[in-house]
Amino acid sequence: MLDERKEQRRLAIEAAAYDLLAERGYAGMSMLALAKAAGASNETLYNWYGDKAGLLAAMIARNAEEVLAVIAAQAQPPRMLEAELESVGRALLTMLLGERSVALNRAAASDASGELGRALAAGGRARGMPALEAILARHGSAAPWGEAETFLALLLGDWPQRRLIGAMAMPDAGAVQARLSRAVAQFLTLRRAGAVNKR
Amino acid sequence: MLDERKEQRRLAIEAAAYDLLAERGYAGMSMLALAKAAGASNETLYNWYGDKAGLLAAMIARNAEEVLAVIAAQAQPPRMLEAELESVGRALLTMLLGERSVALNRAAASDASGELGRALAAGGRARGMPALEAILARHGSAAPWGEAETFLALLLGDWPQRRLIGAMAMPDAGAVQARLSRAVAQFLTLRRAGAVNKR
DNA sequence: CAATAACCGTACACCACGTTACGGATAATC
DNA sequence: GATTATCCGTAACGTGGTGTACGGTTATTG
Repeated sequence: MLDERKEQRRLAIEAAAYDLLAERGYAGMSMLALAKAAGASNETLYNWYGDKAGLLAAMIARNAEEVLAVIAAQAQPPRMLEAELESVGRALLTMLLGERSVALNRAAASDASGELGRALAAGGRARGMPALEAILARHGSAAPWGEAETFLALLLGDWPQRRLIGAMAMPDAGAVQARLSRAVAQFLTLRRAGAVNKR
Repeated sequence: MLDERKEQRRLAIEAAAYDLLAERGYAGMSMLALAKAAGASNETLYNWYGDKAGLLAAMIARNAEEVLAVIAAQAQPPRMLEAELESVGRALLTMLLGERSVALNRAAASDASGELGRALAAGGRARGMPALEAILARHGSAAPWGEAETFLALLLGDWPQRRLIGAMAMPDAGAVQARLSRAVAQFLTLRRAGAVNKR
């Protein structure tokens, strides 16, 4: 199969996998059911991805790339820090709380081996934090790591965890905007007070 | 079986369940394996708990009671808000990030039906927030809900989520202390600046 | 002490999944 | 066009889980 057509097939397979994860959870998403839903075969899935965890790991890697690309697209100097944080913050809220990220995180929580959790950490936080730190450093931060930590805490709060355990639906645009505005305002207040340089 | 001895048996069963959850995950914790580990029988487990999800729901309810009891024990007026937040914050960090809470949250994330997630939300946030709001109201807060939200966000950050996906071990006492001190200091800074009354 | 209730250890019926294998069909390469 | 590689749909295998049932044992109650 030509590379481009194979890539399209992969995207279709992974899209079907997200649907099944959302509907049945990690344990309930069988490779046979996925093959049927994607119009592929067992042999192809195992040939391309190795095993079930390998499929999820591939999805996690692709999702991490997409999240980083969206963050990078929103980090557009020169702009006021407030405007930049609003853009980046909205993108983070939308993607980290979205159905795909939640499905992947739930799969990681279901995986007793820890393999998926490590993959998520490697692709997510380990690469997202430096991107956010770079923005803050560009705006004069002497302790970008601490500032990034604080901003993310104020921005996300317990929403990711509540999404993960299925106790909360994706917040609507109004709730997102309210959360974003408050987080940015609170962060800037702490920053002006010199309260986020601690490590 | 006498009520007291039965209660001891339940505690032993649930302790064994926590061990198996930590080792094998929700899907891998079979009722048969649990019966063996606890020295009980399948029939007894199904008789007392109804089904597998019923067992977890019972564990979630008990854990929520224990968390609330610990929080209540730390809320001791009259004291300075800072000292009270330090006590309550340390208790929250210790219990919400502990092995048992994490095991229950992972089980909820693995449960496609959403039943366990709802149970966690009902016992955790739905009762823990009012307790924290009461403390803040007692210290003169005009918007205790917003203050409680902000304090929890600063206190916990993304630690619960990272614990949930298995990407992080339980933080040691030093890390907990550092996080706690920073969160209380930042929260009081925001409070003085009037930056946490927004809703 | 006898009768009753509850628990235990095991078996059972049913169901499902992860992964491999196979014959036939299709696509790609030479 | 022939050859080779890959994919598909299905079958098969090994393993294991959920929840119920049963005979024997133990605990509780009258």
